[in-house]
Amino acid sequence: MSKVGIKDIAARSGVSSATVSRTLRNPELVSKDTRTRVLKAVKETGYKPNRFGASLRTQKSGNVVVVMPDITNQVNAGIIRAIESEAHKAGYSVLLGDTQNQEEREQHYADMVSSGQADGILIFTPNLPFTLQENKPVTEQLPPLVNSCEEIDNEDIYKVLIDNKAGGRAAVQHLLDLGHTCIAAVMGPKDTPSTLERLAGYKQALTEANIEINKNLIIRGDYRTVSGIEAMEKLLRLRHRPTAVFCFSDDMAIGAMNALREYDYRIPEDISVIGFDDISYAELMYPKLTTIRQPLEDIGRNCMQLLVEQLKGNRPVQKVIKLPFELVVRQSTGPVPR
Amino acid sequence: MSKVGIKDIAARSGVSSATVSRTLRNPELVSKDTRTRVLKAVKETGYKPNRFGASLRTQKSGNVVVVMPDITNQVNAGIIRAIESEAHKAGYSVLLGDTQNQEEREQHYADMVSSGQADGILIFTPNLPFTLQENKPVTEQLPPLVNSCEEIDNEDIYKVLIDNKAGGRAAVQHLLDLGHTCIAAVMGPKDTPSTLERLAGYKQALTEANIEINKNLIIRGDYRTVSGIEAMEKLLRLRHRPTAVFCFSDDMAIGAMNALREYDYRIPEDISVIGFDDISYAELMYPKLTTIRQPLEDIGRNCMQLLVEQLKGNRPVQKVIKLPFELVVRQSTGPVPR
DNA sequence: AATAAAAATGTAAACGTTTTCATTAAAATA
DNA sequence: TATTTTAATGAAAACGTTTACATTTTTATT
Repeated sequence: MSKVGIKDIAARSGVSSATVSRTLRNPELVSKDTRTRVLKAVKETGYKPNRFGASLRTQKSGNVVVVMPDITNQVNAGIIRAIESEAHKAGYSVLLGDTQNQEEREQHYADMVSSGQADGILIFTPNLPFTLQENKPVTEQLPPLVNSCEEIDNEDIYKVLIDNKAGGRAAVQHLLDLGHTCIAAVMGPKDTPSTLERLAGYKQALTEANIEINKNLIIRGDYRTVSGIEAMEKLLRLRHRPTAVFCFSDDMAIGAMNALREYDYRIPEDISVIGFDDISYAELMYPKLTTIRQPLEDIGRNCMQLLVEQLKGNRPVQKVIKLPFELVVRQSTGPVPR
Repeated sequence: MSKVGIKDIAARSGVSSATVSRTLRNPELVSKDTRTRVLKAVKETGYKPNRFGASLRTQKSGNVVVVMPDITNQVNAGIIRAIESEAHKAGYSVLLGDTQNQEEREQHYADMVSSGQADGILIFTPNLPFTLQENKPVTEQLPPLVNSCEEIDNEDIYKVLIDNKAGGRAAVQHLLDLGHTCIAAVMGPKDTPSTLERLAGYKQALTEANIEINKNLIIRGDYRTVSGIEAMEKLLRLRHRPTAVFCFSDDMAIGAMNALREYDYRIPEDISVIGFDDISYAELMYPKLTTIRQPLEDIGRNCMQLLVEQLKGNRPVQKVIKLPFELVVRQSTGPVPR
């Protein structure tokens, strides 16, 4: 590892450190002659400006931090890719914080902003890892910040969301349209906003169709595959089995389908399954999974764009960007049996 | 955003900034009395030490950067999760660099080490984004670094690998054992070390079984699903269709299976498919995918541990850690037809 | 009670940049 | 040629910490 600093370059090329800095940051301020001389020295030595020195002076890190519960999740992975790409365009690097659902880590990554290690933050969990004082306006107390996917309970922060309630309703409506009346729901993790919203949509659709809500048909999951398997097993034990299952994530839907196959049920002839997300594997399943598509790419892009606006010092008036979901009908749902 | 610095805390609690720093970094050096006083001030103000100030002084960032071609890939995602977890244990934060296969980005993330923004680097691409001088020993010129998955062509750097050649051979041997003799291969991206190794294993197994290599049965892919679909379509057009296909990634195998289903082939009755990786979706497919398992968790953990050793200033003598793969036989492979 | 040893704290330098302001060199104008 | 304007450069301060060293306070030892 080289320990060459700006002064070495300055000495090597016979100029002051100020000129070296200018050559690198604002080349137009430096004569062509010295510029080539300095760049030559830089190239020869492999000099890379120390970020801490620079950042300490400028108070800018050039980083944004993304706080997500789990990167292995295809939904999150899809979003992060768009974020990365957009950040890169804007000249920012992405620090990726996988919290693994631990609050301590969430805090840790938030601290990166407080400590100046990142200039802004994207939060995909429902908690705001900053303490707010009552007497001051929220916007003044927070760093550039955008919240998405799991809505934080605060009206003043920037958000990119889809209408989870309407999405849940659309999923159930699709099943109702196929003639189903005994429709189960496999929820996500307890108390997460997205799950509560989707559940509300589920209930609304049923209520509108004059179907009574049956608690036995509502199972708690955690968005992951195994919980889908377990939920399905529970449902199959019921005296009045559902003819259709709405899983609040594709991963759980995939788990549910595997459970059904395990016990020799046919999909969708015996039981229909609908998911939520439209991850890339959804259409690679057999049968191909019917689902509610979240525009992952759009979500990521909009998040980053909204953050970049704030990083530029602007305060966009529109606090919330709502993106459209889409019902994608494939093969895992069909008419009610008999 | 608070602009409170160490001096403010010092003033607020009636001590010097040195004592504040000690309270935070080495509490045992400070009397209980002042400690509580300082911590109170810290809590009240929400003070977070500025990382740049600290890092500038200590020359340590507490970060490691991970350079990967694509996070959405389940293999990479699985590895990164283990890395994250292990890094956290060792007190490091992970900067995640998704290069999207662009060399420029690779360089960008490598520069984070050169510029001090990260203390070490994990590289999952086959390129070394540092220029080496011939006359000096390699180890002295590189930062703490570990390479994995795609082997860099340099004997002196630390690596965590699996035996891709043996893995490829094992996959084909499994098919041979089932009686197949007409076995296709769907390769990964051109010239990547992992693909070349797996191909060598494929050829070795066939040669050992006295089966001639048939160029028509070797198709180029890129590890992604669509390339698996396309490859399978090409293979199905051949006059002498293969009875088994070895895909160098699970994603391609999944694509291949979808193509087969599209054209009404039965798996494995008509054509067997074997993958490589054992991503979580492999066993959720129908039929469940037979594959060569990479120990993703182990890879990630070992990478980070090897890096942490270097970060501690040690130079482990063992340069290469080889981890075992495992043949996981499921339902997508079966005896040769007829 | 006097001294030595240990603990707690403070002073100030150092880390590597960027940037304001001042200065010098070059070009344009009279 | 003398003067003004512009371009190029340098000197030095500032960013917010940590830590070596010096100093003061407390505790232990004689």
